[in-house]
Amino acid sequence: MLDERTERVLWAVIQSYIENPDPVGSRYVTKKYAFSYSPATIRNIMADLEDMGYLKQPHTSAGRVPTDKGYRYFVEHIISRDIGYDERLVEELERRIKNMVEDMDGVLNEATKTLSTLSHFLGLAISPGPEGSTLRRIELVPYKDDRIAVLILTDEGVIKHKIIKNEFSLTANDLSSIAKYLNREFTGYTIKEIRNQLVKELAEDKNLCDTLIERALKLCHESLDEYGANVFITGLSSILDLPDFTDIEKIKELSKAIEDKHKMIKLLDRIVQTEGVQVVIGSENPIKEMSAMSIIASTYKDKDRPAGIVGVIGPKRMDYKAVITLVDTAARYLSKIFEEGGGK
Amino acid sequence: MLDERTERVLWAVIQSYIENPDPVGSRYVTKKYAFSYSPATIRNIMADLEDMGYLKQPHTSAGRVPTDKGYRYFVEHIISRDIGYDERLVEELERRIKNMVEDMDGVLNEATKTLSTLSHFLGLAISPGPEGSTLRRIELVPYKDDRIAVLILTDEGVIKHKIIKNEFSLTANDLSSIAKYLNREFTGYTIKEIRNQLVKELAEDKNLCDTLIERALKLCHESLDEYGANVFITGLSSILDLPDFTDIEKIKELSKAIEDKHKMIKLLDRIVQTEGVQVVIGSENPIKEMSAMSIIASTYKDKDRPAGIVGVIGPKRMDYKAVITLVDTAARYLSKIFEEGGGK
DNA sequence: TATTAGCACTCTATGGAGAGGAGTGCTAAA
DNA sequence: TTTAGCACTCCTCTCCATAGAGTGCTAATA
Repeated sequence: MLDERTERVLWAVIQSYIENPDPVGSRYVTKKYAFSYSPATIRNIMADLEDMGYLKQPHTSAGRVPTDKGYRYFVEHIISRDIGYDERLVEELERRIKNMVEDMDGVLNEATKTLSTLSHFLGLAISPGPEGSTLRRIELVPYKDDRIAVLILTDEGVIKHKIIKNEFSLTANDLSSIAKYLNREFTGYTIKEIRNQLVKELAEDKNLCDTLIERALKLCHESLDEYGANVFITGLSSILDLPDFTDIEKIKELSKAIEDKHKMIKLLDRIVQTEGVQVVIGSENPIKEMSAMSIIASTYKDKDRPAGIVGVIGPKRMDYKAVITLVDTAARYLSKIFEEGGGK
Repeated sequence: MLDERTERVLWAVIQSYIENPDPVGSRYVTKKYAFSYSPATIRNIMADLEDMGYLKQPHTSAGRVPTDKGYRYFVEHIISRDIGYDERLVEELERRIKNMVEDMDGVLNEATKTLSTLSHFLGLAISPGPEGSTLRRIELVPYKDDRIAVLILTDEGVIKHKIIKNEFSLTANDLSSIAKYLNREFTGYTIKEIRNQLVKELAEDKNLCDTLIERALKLCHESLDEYGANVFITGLSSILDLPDFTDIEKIKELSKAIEDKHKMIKLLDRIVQTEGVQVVIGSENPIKEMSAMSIIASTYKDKDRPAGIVGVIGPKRMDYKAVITLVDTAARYLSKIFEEGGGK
């Protein structure tokens, strides 16, 4: 643990570096943060901090810059003490989503935009995977020719529609019976359970003739196929205005990383394993292309079940306290919204 | 009009510049393109081309670079002669969308990805506005509490679902009657017609008591609300690899432009007024932030009606022939696909 | 013992000078 | 009409010197 004075110096360096991405010198620290010690003393302390790995010098005669470990120390303190509540975020969100009813994707999209606007970084949200949602109702509607429109409604407001081929030439009546059967059989189960069940039953019945039930199961199986989570990332242009992104290579890496949505989901699932705001600083990130960035993310709940993820991606040099507060507020707000049942 | 020799020189300069973004000198042109004239002669011709505004010099002692007018001259010749057919595009698209059924947005998304991959620029697609689609069927399904799930199916495969509040506490029976009424009344009309009709009827009936019909109309009106076109833009990271984007400011401008989807729709609607591939070169673009870019776009049809737009955005310095061919092929292919009725 | 003043040292950033080079325009000859 | 020759322009790169910021160390101080 650091003694209080050392900690204050670390804090001052980080604070200053966040405001302005120039290496911080000892003289500057004493003046700006009104230390009652001379620059020489501060220099000694900063040398200590460098030995311990909290700061480093870009080159011999430059000031100091925080390391990932330095940020980490700083962030631990914030998380254990200072998470507040961001009024503006809630107001802005209220305003934006007031006309949305049960449109979770729409709400999440607005949430990323708001997070991006308020943080000036990338706003990020992942919709709940369907696995945990509970089926409420499934509708089969004849479309045209040999097509069927399937509408899937879940308790959590996750909805999906899909058009599939009607390979068995089912009539409207057949469809209605099948829908009744499926609703009776599967309502109240989670998508995951249903999918498992389907695989099992289809395997067992493999050798039976084409009963209506088998067709129903196949239809259902096809409908639940490719029923994946959505990723929303907003704000690339605002992040480019930061002085941190003068290097084209960094921009390329970042834009590649966020274009690969699949990778993004995997990354965030890995990060957000436990409850509460999670902070990943620079090289703590398993994706090495993002080692210049930090991720602040949290899960939001949907009917008391951890559902999707919401967060902010920005440069390591960020106002962690503000962003953590922002993300925490967003996660809580979304949880509240979805608990009440959709938009408003 | 330019005489043949002059035209060949213009062609050579553009060709060379497209391969490599360095100003093109007279000596280089004679050697690389095996002209039977000396550099001095070529110099004279290039000076003429500069006087006419087809070429310009970045500075006195540099080679020449094509102007927008130069590209334009070049492009007119391509469009009137050389639009081919891009085999790879079609193969790639076939492969990607073979499992998509009636999912127009999915198809368009894959189309932009493919265009981006093959052109190395930004792939772009806009889904049809709903205005022209013909309603095929509308379904009302009770969801939970006071919510109703609405499923709208159109002839063109544009589908939408929405959850709306049930402000009138309608029962499942009411809903079924309402759906029947709406289907009887509106099937076969375009969304635009229906919307107009609704506005009219609702205005007329304003003073009547809440009949079921009025409720139906209101419900319908609410469902058609906010039923807009989607914009798909893919490939920012691949375009950043080009030597044209060493300037951060350009990247910022571009990323801002493509984030503003609303503006993008307006822009493209304006560009693509007539049939066939349209080419907008640099400053011909009304959005001045995009004056370093060219846009190649075309409409695709959906059941013989011009529907949405598909295209490529890249630097002015692009292989117009290849990209025009690519976009034209994509537009034709999409038209074919949608005519047949969805994915495959 | 902890702090501080002083100072030599290191490294970067900046800007100017000069060389090198690419390409032009012009002139005069073929 | 074409071309060779040449002077000229302007960019780019490198080198170098200088200024400035900030450090680490040493010795003095409270």
